[in-house]
Parts: sequence; C-alpha cells; structure tokens
Amino acid sequence: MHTERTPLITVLGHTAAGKTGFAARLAHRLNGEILSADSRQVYRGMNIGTGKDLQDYVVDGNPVPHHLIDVVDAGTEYNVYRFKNDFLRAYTDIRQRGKVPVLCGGSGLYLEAILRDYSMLHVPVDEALRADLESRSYEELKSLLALYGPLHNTTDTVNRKRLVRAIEIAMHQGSQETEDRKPAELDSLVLGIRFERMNRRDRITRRLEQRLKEGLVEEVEALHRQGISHEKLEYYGLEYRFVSRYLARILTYEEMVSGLNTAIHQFAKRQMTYFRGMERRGIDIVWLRGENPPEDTLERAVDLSRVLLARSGSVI
RNA sequence: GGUGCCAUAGCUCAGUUGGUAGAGCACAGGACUGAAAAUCCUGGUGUCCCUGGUUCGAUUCCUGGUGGCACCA
Repeated sequence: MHTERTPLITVLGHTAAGKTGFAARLAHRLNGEILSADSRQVYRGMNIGTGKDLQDYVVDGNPVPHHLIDVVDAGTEYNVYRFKNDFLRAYTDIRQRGKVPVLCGGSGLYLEAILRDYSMLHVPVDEALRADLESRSYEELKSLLALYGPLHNTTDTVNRKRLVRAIEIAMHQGSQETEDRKPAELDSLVLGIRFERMNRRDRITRRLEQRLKEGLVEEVEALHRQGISHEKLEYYGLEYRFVSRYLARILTYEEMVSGLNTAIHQFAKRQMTYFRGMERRGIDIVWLRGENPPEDTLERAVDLSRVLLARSGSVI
C-alpha cells in the first residue's frame, strides 16, 4: 500500500490581511474550493463580528464554494477536535469531486491541527467523572493528571476547566487503543499574507470603524436578545466580548471602541507569533507582502500552486 | 491681575529623609493539541518642564520662568 500524497494549498495571515478575498481569487483560478480555518466563523448568526465577508467569495460574479462556515448555532460550543473532523469530511468531498482544496484562515491552532496532523480521538463528556472531580482541589487535579504521564498539552493546567477536560481525555485514551488510522499525507503549500506592523494596525482600526458602521453593536444586541448571555458572549471573539460589555454597561462606548481596537491589535500580534512558532516546528510558509500589487501576488501564488498540483498529479 | 496647588515612561500616576526612579495600562518578545479571537510567561522603553543657585552630588531643597488646574479679584 503506497502512501498517497494529496495536495493542500493554505492561505494564512493575521486578521485584516485580506486572506479571504485573496484565497477566493486563487481558488477561482485553480478550480478550487475554500476550507475556512476560522474558529469564529463557524457560528451561524455571528457575521459582522467575525468578519464573515461572504461577498468576498464571489469572484467576477462567480461564487467560489466554501466550507466550514456557519456549521453550528451561535451559543453552542465548537473546538479543534470538531474542526478537524469537519475538515476531513469536507476535504475528502472536495477531492472526490476533483477540485483543489484551499485552506484559508487565521486560527493558528486549527491550521496546525491540519498541517501537522494532530491525532485526536473522540472523547465524549463524562458527566459522572466531572461530578466526581468537582470536589477536588486544583492541586489534586493537577497531580491526578500527572499520573497519566507527561503533559500532552502544556496549557492543560492553566485553569480547572482545562484540567478536568485534560483528565477526561487522558482517561479515555487510556481505556482504548490508540487510533491507527493512516491519513493521506498532505503535499502542502502554505502561503502567508502579512502587512508591516504600522499598516497592519491601520487596517485593523479602519476595519473596526467600518464594522461599527455596518451594525456590529446591533448584531450583538440581537444575539443577546436571542438568549445568548453576556457571560457566554465573552467567549465568541473580541467583538462579542467588548460590545457585550458595552451593552451590559460595564464599558462606555468610547472605552469599548478603544479597548476593542487595542485587543485586536494584540490578537494580530499573537497570530504572527503563532505563525513564527509554526515555522520553527517545521512548517514552511511562503510570505507574501500585503503591500505589494495584488495582481502580482496572485500570479505568484498561482505559479507556486501549479508546481504543487503538477507534482501531486492533479489536473487543473 | 493676586494667591494656592501641580508638572516624573506613550497614558494615568507613585516615589526619591539629596546618591539619576517604578506601578497599572499601552508597547515588544515568547509559549501553545479538545473554549485558541482562549489561556499563560518574560521585558522598563525616561532630558524626572526650563533656568540659575546651594551641595562632593539636585529629579528631590531654594530663586526666577513657562504651562496647567483651583480659588479670589
């Protein structure tokens, strides 16, 4: 049995780099389809705040098919495990139809889960276990997790919630054989779009102003009216967190805008740190300057993609 | 115009009984496998408003400016 290498083109970059429009144009040229790698855009009804620019998927009047957007209801939970499963299903589907898969997004963990093929088993919530762990102290939970060997995830011990989940996963893995699936190895091209720091900040600030004009506050208000609590809105992204605090009168309008702007700048910086980390862990990223003429950048990306597709025997 | 108070990091402010200074936020770097736009770690970036004086030494005390705030006219 030979190991087949299947192609995957990835477009990543910090927020407000114009990834979506770029990936859509690239996919359009390559007869491809987009797989979103955005941990926020999976939620239905969260549009302005997650930057779900659906019009960007239309290139010269032609809609480019996209996946992994609007896959769950707002207010429910989603995570990297579910993302990986959803990705594999969509990816297989795209390949079977002979299309070129283009992964596009800025959620570093989600991207890396695909590009480095994280192994993740299905581990259901164990209510009995959780109830049992409820009474344990933080230190007790920590030593309990330590019984299962070295930490798989170094951020497992940052709080109780993560500790409990880590123990749940560790116990589950101990109780069953390690998964022996052999995923098709990816033949990967990773393109990264980045702007210089000052330009990145300008773009973020301008886009935030734009989103406020488009009705960001009203969107969050509507979600809250539908029954998503302020407490929950804290976890659906920066826009929802800050606007929710404004609606709850914890922040003034001015504090909300400036605080949100700052938080997005910090997030973009963290994204870049994550991407550098991915490079250190062995993922090659071809960086494209956002400041360059878009046509030149697109042609370069098309050329690089064709080399990859020819190598993997795909016809375009 | 008079009197009083204030002036220290990008911002808000501590502090130095005279030995050139430190918090929060901002900012920078890093970590990252089931909430990842999450969570966490590290780092002080400075004409201490200007001028003259006292002093071995002044951001600190004193003189005179400048700017701000308050009160009185």
